[in-house]
Amino acid sequence: MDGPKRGASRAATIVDIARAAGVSKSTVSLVLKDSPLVKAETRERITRAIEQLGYVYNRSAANLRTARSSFVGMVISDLMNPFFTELAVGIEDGLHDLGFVPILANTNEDLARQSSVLQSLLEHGVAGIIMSPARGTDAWGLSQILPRTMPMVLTMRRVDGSPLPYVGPDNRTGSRDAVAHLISLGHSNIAFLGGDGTMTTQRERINGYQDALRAAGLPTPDDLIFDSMPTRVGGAEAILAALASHRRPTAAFCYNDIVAMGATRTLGLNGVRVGVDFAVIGFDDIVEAEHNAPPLTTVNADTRIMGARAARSLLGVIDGADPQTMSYTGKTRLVIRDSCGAHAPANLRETV
Amino acid sequence: MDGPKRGASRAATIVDIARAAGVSKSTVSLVLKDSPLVKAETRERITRAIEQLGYVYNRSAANLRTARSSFVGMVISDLMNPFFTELAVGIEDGLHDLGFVPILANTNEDLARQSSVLQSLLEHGVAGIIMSPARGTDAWGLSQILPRTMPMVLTMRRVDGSPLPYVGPDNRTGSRDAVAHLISLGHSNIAFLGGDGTMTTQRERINGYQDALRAAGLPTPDDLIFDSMPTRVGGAEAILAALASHRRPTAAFCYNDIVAMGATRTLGLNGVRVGVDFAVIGFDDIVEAEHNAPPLTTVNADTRIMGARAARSLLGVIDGADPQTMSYTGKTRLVIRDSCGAHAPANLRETV
DNA sequence: CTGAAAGCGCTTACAG
DNA sequence: CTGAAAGCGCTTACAG
Repeated sequence: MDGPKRGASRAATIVDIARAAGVSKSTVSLVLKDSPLVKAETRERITRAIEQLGYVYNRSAANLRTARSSFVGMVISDLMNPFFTELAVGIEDGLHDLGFVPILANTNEDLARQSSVLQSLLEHGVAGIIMSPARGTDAWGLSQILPRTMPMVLTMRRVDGSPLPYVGPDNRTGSRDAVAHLISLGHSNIAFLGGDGTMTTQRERINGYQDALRAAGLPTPDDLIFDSMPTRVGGAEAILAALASHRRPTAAFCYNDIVAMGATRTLGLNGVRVGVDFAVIGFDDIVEAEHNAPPLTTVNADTRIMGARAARSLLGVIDGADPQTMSYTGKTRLVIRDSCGAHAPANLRETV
Repeated sequence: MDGPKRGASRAATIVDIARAAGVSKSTVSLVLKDSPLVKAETRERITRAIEQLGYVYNRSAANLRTARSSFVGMVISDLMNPFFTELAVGIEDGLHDLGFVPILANTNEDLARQSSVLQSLLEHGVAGIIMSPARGTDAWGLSQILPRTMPMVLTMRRVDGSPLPYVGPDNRTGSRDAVAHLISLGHSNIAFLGGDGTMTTQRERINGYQDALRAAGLPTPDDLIFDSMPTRVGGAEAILAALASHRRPTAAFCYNDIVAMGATRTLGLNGVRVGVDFAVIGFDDIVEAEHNAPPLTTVNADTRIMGARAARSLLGVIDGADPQTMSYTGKTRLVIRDSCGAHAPANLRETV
């Protein structure tokens, strides 16, 4: 034989199997779900018929009947960002292990698109939704689209005022540790680069940045914060602004690795030796970070595991757990490589 | 009001709407599909009921009835590779525009996982499948899993002996152009780095590489081909092997950009100035390529557009077009940046 | 212009 | 251990 359902005009259904095996479709349904009720010999006959007819189970029909669904919506704000790619891979993996199947939607930071895919996900009967909200998502708008009963978890970005469970890293502590490290290296004039105030994540990371500064008795002037798009280009622009500013920082803690990579490249292009003349730290530890020139010191947030974690939280609320208890904040750890200058000879560092 | 289906114990259905509007469910169904048959006043009443009850259309039920599906399987061999991420984004976008919704499966080059997700996709009733096959996929195995009637298109990688339509770039011509460029720069001792013979794509790219060599009257020794994993690490290993070999090439054409980036980094670490002492060209033009140090000369294949193109091809075969006619080979173009040395001063290039 | 009826492919009590 | 019946939420001829 060379493949299922050869030449058949239409796909075999449970009743075709029943007829072929000389039983009722109820019995076929039982063997499909491995019920111990059916006699071995009958089961055998049915299994053979299934093989022979190349039967494939219609899960949608079953779902309709049982009012269950094995679909989960996975709404990603910017899949092209390696950070979110890794998150998506983690979610897909976690969902797969839990017997769910992800419907992917890349909103590309577009709120209109986000609304439309959310609506589409509802119509397609997903059991729940995992979403990294697009920039500017607001709690009220979300509640307008989604039935209150729709299980949902937010990941990597919070939505102000939303009661939905959130899974993500401890941005504040991670940032504090990174900036404390910069301070321990002798820096006191440290810029924050990238993102903008509409992103809850930026606010959290800035809080951590200021925590470290204050803990060291250093000032926290607002004009050391340089907003930008959270992209390579944004990083380039932000570092240029920082360099041109009257404060002339000697180090920068960046909103994320992409921004840090844009900044290090621009620094290099301008003859500034990153890790020697200037220190840079990123956030996320995307796979590219260690291949950056120079390799990037950054805050690892176990993005992939976090994705799988989000899948498990969603499953929890699908199974009726109190959403309030399904939030999860992941630990972070600073990964020291070359861009912060910790490995540079002390005499060189003196010149900073 | 603050959101659909507030407090409702179960979701409203078409019959709830019918009851609320005082019509039959047939009529409700008609307005749902914008039929011109129903009287304006009736439609109005029904629309209002839909609003009020926060009704959401159950597309799965409709699909069951009409034997149609708006799901498409998107099976990706390695989502973490930026090249495939870009492909996935293109596919998702194309599918979205065509009214389909992608179910994502990342096989991670694992054949067992690929078989299992393919089976799962069937059970979930997808209308078709777009797949970049995992390494080692064979035509016969595929035909065992998939009904002959399942619409499917292969993308970016062919499967030997499979009659399925294929959408991807013109690997051979793209490679020929790249290597011809290296030759025009004065190189005659050019290595091919990365991939292995189980990948149809590698064979195609090697063919193009040899085409260019032959066209210039140059030899095409097999020991200038250095197989490796198609990853950064693979690129590092391959370039080391090339450098250690008795042929000592002065330039390398790489299987893809990731390999090229691994190679350029290793070269740099060993004090070889890429674009000056040694020329490197990649393939794919992933977004990171232009941010590489030095910026990578590479073959652009319009990956994103190719993804959207694959979506359209799939829709063609779903709509009954002859699969034979749905293949598509995309044009490529060489993007010259710094890693090939074309921009290096001629006197420096002399030293190669 | 609108309604009654049948049916898509399953599952699930309920009988026997 | 197995079968008959009802029903999940829709659509689609077919009447009227």
